[in-house]
Amino acid sequence: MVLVDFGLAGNRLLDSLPRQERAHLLTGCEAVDLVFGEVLAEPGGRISHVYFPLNSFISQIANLSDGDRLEVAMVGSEGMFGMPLILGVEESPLHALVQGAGPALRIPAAVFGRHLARSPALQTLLKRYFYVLMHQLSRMAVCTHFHQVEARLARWLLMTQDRAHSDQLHLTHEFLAMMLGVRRAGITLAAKALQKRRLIRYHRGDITVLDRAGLIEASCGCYASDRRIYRQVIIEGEAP
Amino acid sequence: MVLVDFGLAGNRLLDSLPRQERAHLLTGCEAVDLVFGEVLAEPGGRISHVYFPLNSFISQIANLSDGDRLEVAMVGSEGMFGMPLILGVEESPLHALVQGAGPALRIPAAVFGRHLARSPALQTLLKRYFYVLMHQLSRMAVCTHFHQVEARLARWLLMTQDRAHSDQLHLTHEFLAMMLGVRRAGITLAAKALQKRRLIRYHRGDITVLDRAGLIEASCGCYASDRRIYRQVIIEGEAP
DNA sequence: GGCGATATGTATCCTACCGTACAGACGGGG
DNA sequence: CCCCGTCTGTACGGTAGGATACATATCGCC
Repeated sequence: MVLVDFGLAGNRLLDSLPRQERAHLLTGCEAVDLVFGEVLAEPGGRISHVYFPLNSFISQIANLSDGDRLEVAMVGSEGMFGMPLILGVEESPLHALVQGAGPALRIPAAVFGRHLARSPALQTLLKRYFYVLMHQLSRMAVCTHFHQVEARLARWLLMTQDRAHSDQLHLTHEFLAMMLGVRRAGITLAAKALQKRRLIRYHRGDITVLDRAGLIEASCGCYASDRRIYRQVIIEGEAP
Repeated sequence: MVLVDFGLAGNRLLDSLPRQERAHLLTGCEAVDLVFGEVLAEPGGRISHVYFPLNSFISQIANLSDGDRLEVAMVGSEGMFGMPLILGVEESPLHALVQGAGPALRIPAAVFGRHLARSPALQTLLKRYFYVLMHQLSRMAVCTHFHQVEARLARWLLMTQDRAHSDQLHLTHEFLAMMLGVRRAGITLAAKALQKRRLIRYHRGDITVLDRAGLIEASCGCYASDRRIYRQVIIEGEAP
């Protein structure tokens, strides 16, 4: 991948920065390819780099000591991994797993810290993004509790599709079950239902989104809600 | 209530500040009595004041448009209400409801902003507290999904007891049902079970915690986990 | 001391999902 | 082309909790 020092970077946050600030931050960045299954942080572990995914994406998973786990946040080209650094904490509270392989930009934590300290625009932007994350986290708590597997699966597929920038996803039922905190068999049922409604098609780990609008219809309102908040705070909030 | 400009304020965050900084911040504060049921913020509404509860406490509730709601965070004398201001956002993502009446200190959002800008110690402390909140929010998502009503109720009572600084709580089953996102009858069953185990006693809205250790035993690990994180980050992290 | 409001106990049927188990289907490597 | 690992379909009993309904208990008030 070639790094272009002017123009857009392909990450929504970076691209929201004033051109000069973006260019400056990019000088500290390194292009990497994230590979599926790579662990970027363990809960309680140190955050060594900040990542700005381009076509890749990262799942953030909360692990309970008894083995219960649940994906609570997803980071793609709309976001950034390493938010605790904004708070002056170098530790990740969550498990961070590369879930969609692809390119990303990364920058060492210390370098990032220096950029952050000197760029009010970056501070403002990332604080806004933090607000969005808070919003999404609390919504996730409610959604996971009240909504049914089929709707949650639909939501999850939409979120993933957005971040993968592709209609083709590579995910087994087993994996989806882990993300949503349900049985594998539960995913099979829900996925079959979505397939029967011709919203998706899948075959041994390859899922194709056929009808995006229909999938939104089948999902709980949480998908639309998350997007609305992001839009309001990050995009429309750019120049308030 | 008399405001003492030196010595401890009775709020864990304020009391973690260097003496001078605390005294300075307190000059902008006003002592108020929060009354049960008072709404300090609506989702999407403006945050007019920052609150530091003393013996009072505040529930933060996520509301979905379809009526589903769930308490996702609780603020007592260990915390502060108005965190989005740290992020430069003057809007509350959650419904904030006074759930335990009692004294609190409050400070207008604008005044708070000025103090914050001038006090690195305050910034550091509140950013750490933010980290704790993030941690607790993600834990809440997992807990709510996986753990049973009885354990969640036990956890909730413990959290409330800590913040009320009292063994006597005033809560109806109806109210608890709303907080935990379950039916009122579900709370009746769980509460009866806890009472039969002699961990609590209750009577028409008055709940007494009889056996704190037993209640911890009956709760899911999430109670202990939340406290551990708070201790690590806020208390031990004071002078890292 | 009776009345109405509020709080709690209990019952019934219902649904979504769990735990487990196993069988079939597919695909890649030998 | 066959075998084995992986992925998916399906089944079965079990359970937590939902929706609804109604009965009972207790308090404060008149």
